[in-house]
Amino acid sequence: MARDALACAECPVRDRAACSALTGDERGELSRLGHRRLLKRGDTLFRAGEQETACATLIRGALKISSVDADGVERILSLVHPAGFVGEMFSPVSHHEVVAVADSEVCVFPADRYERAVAQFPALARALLRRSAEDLFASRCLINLMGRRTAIQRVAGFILAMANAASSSPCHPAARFELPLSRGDMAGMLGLSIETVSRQFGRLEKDGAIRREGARGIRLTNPALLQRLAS
Amino acid sequence: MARDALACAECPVRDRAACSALTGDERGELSRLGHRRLLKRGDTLFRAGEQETACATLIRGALKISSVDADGVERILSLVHPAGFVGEMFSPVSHHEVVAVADSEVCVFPADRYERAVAQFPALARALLRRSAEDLFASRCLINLMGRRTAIQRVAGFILAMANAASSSPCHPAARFELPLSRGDMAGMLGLSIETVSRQFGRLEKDGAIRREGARGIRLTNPALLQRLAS
DNA sequence: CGTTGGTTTGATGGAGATCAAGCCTCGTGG
DNA sequence: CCACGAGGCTTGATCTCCATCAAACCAACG
Repeated sequence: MARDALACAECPVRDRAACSALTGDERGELSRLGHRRLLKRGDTLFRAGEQETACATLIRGALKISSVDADGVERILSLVHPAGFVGEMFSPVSHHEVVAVADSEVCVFPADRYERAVAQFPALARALLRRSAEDLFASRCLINLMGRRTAIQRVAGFILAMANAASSSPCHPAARFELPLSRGDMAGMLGLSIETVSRQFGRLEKDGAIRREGARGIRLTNPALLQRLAS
Repeated sequence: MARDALACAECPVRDRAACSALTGDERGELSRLGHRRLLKRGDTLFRAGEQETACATLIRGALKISSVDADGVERILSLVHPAGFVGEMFSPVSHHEVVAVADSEVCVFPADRYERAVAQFPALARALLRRSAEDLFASRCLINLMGRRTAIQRVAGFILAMANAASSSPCHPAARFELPLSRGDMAGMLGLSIETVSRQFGRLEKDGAIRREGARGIRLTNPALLQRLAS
């Protein structure tokens, strides 16, 4: 666990994260409340049930937000991409696990202090509101993806979503990218079994929609077909 | 469609909705930007794809937020209870349908004007942020409810959630309440077929967990069992 | 009345979970 | 350097749960 003073100057998300809404001075003030932390793939940032809550902005890498039910099955509730914000500011205890799915770097703040900053800087509140609306939208897309759809639709839809997330231009998907998630994670996210996810990848490859390149690499050989299969 | 000037004075959610964070004067100013509207069960408040977006606070009744996919199947993404807020302020077009599932009353604002109000009144931004966090949490609970669970778990979990929502005390469920949704709506929400939902209700009644009283009424005869079945 | 929309119940088939092996791909240590 | 495991991934066989089709039922309402 590496900790550092914040160095906003060369932060890769300095003009996309919530804090980008602040002036230089305000940002400096905010930066003194938190610290940076490096996470290796698999490291836990927040644990469900923790008393002292915190929140964080993701600088690089990727996080998953998940809950584990009684019988130990993990359900992924959300993926967080760089510039994303995690943490439950208004809740005394945290409800979900937040774990790095890739080597990552985050900017961590104690919840109470961040809350005070939100009260102090209206622009920060508005930026978070906007981000929160996006999260809510993403969350609803996931609900859409999971409910009453066949396995092939879910997997195809998921691959498209990841391709869009991987691409720089928001609208057109990347032709070639690395999946941040393991098969098990994808299964947990889509509400399928690992085997079914694997079989759908096989089928998509056989149908010529994608090509698997290594364990994690995906090439979209026929995005239109993929789109159609996601229906 | 009935329209009225806003009358905050005797509004039933005047101290729970987002606008409750405002002072009397501020609230008066905000109220001049919007108007009230009555909705009958089944009336549409916002339609997906509408150009001029608006947002609204629910005063009484219940709304559903849903999307309809290509083949006409409706997926319910969220239920909105009184004091809840709906609308996509930051998006040029609305993505989802918002429909009343019970006779309702709302306070409607044009999105651009409301956005200006948010910028003008920092307290409003913070209140919305809090509400948005709650929505996000509810949305994630729904994801949890839908993913990789059996039909009986989903229905039992849903009934418990509705019982909690119907109860005044947030923690303990109401023993007797009316479901706001039809079987079809529940099916759309849980990702099941109408028939399966009906069968699960039948099974829960046979097992002694609930009793159906009329088409919509539910009595929890054995909440512990229900809890266990929801696992 | 008949009609209409929601609900229940039954019978059947199929999609996907589960169980069970094999199979790559690393990383570790002999 | 190769052997050896340990995870993660793939593939196959079987079985279960739920969607689908179909029909009866019920209440509200014109």
